[in-house]
Amino acid sequence: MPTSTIRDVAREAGVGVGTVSRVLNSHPSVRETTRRRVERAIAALNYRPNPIARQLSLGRTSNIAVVAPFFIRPSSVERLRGVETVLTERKYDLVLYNVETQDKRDEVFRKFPRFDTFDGLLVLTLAPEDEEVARLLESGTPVVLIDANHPQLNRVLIDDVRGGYLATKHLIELGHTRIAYISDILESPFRFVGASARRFEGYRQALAEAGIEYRPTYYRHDLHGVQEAKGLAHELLSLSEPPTAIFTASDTQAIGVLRAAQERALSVPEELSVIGFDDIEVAEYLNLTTIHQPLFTSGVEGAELLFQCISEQPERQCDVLEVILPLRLVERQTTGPPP
Amino acid sequence: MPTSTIRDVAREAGVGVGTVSRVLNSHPSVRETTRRRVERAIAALNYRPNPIARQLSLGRTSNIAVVAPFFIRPSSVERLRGVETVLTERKYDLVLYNVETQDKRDEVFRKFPRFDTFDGLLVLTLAPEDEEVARLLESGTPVVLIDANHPQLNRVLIDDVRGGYLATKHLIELGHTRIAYISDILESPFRFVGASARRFEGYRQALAEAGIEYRPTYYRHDLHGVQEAKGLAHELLSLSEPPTAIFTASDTQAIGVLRAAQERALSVPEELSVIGFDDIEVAEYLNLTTIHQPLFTSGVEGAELLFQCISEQPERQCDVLEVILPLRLVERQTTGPPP
DNA sequence: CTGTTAGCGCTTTCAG
DNA sequence: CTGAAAGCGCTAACAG
Repeated sequence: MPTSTIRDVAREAGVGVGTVSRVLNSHPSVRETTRRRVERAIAALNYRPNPIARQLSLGRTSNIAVVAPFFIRPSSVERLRGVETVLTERKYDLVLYNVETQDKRDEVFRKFPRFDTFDGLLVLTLAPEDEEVARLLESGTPVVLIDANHPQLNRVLIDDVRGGYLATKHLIELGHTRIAYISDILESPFRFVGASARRFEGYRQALAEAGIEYRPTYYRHDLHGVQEAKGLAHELLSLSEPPTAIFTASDTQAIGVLRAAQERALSVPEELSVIGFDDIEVAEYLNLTTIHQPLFTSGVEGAELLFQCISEQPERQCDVLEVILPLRLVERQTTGPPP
Repeated sequence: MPTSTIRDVAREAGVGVGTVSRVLNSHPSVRETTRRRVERAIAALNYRPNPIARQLSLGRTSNIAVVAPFFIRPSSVERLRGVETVLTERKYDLVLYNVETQDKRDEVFRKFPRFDTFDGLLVLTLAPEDEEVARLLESGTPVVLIDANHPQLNRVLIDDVRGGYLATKHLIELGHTRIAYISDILESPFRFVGASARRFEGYRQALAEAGIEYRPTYYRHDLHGVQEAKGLAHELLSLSEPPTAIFTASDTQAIGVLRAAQERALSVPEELSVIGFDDIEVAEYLNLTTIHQPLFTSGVEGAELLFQCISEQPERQCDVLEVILPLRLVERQTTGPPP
């Protein structure tokens, strides 16, 4: 069945294409009777407007591009879901770019300065380089970063330093002094925002404040992942003076620590306290104490912010906005006083 | 900066737009020197072709729509990742439609018969109704179902009956006879494919084969979710003659059962065996025995199948294909002999 | 090899 | 109120 066009409808209804277009866009100035006639023709031909043609003509697409590194990560998925909620509500489509390699990352950022395909761009957990930002800015496309930072771009963030501080403080208050920190690699090839590095800073602040000396041996890092974190935990627990508590830069890594403890038959929290970061869904199932960050909300806020920019006058650059989301300690059952 | 068009480039290079188009599409018949000239003009103007215009002209979009119910579910995410891998490799974009309500579901299927925006459609875990299928078929758009079934549509599936059988058989071989089954609601409002129902069938087959009588009390269902499954498990474990083993229709639900056991201080697998279904990532962390299904692979196969259809002659309807993926028991540490 | 031209399907002046 | 016509930016067929 050859899909019909606006011209077919016009012919069928005995009107001009302009009129059909007007009823399609519910333009007020169409006589009721003509409107009816057109509507009947539309129904008869089972006509649907071609969005691509419309986009070309309008210069708008109703598409938002979302680039997410490792969207498989539970935290990214939660954020995405927040984004999706808002886009759906606004009748926008979500075009997803997953980034798992440096190549893909570069390709994506190279692609974006050409922006006819999208009305806006949302970037999760990935900070573009200055040069890329320059091109983005120049292209005039609305951009919002979620969980990533750049002074010239709108962004929604959390206070990672404070998060690290909160987690460590919690352990200190329980009486721990031998507190380790496991993170992913601070300087990742993807130019991640370095959340782990900032959480590390909070960790050190809390330590310093309590007069506990920082021990470099207690700080370990590796690629992000359960296995890797498990390995690091084993290293720590094999030390002659092992930590009594471990703070990890993410819940996923905390799971690795929990597994290591299990493998060594160490009971948690009696013999080892573990605190994560993020509060992803499994954290609850595992009774993991963690720092909760509003993941879903970050997606919602980011998308809202983006639409705010989109609706601004195209001329007036909308001011660069920064939204900081609140953090909260969620005490479950993996932390307790030291043995 | 007013984005430049192909005409600007043509003028700058002193050639016709046709020639520019040809170098853009690396058409062989362009003299090396002209090509160079055009390329210089492109660079000078920092020109990028407008994909929308290209799409309109070509009648192709390089977009694939993916509709996924609850893409938050770990199993959907894994599948999506498989899909994404293939699309990226083929330089297609992925437009994601999340479906969490009946309304959204209907809207999405209503939207799709108009298919200029996408070159193909991938549907996860959602079986369209006959009427919807008819419209889809009529529109001539290539469609592939993943983890869903419809006789007239291409699909990649697993043998759920066999999966249910395998899980139950495993428990029986361990010596269990009091085996319960927890599933989500068989007739969901989303017209899910009823995987749980088929797994239930396998469960009953295995029971029958072993001469174990089916007890209706041992079959419980509720909405899909950890909390719900936990509730059902508590019900089962409160019976005067509680089951010694529980098979759940998904790993997520098995997590709920595990939590219930934990709350009752029942040790697993000594006092209670638990087996799930899917083998999502956390299953490993939880040492959950489960039926592994190739989630990532299902996405890959589905996408490949879709491209196969797309590349067929548009005229010749490609034959309806069914791909059945293999299942495998993964024995970890939540199943053992009955007490 | 390369310019020119006619669309792709829709929106939007601009007359009437 | 409504029809005709001029694009949106690109591709492809057709002459040279």
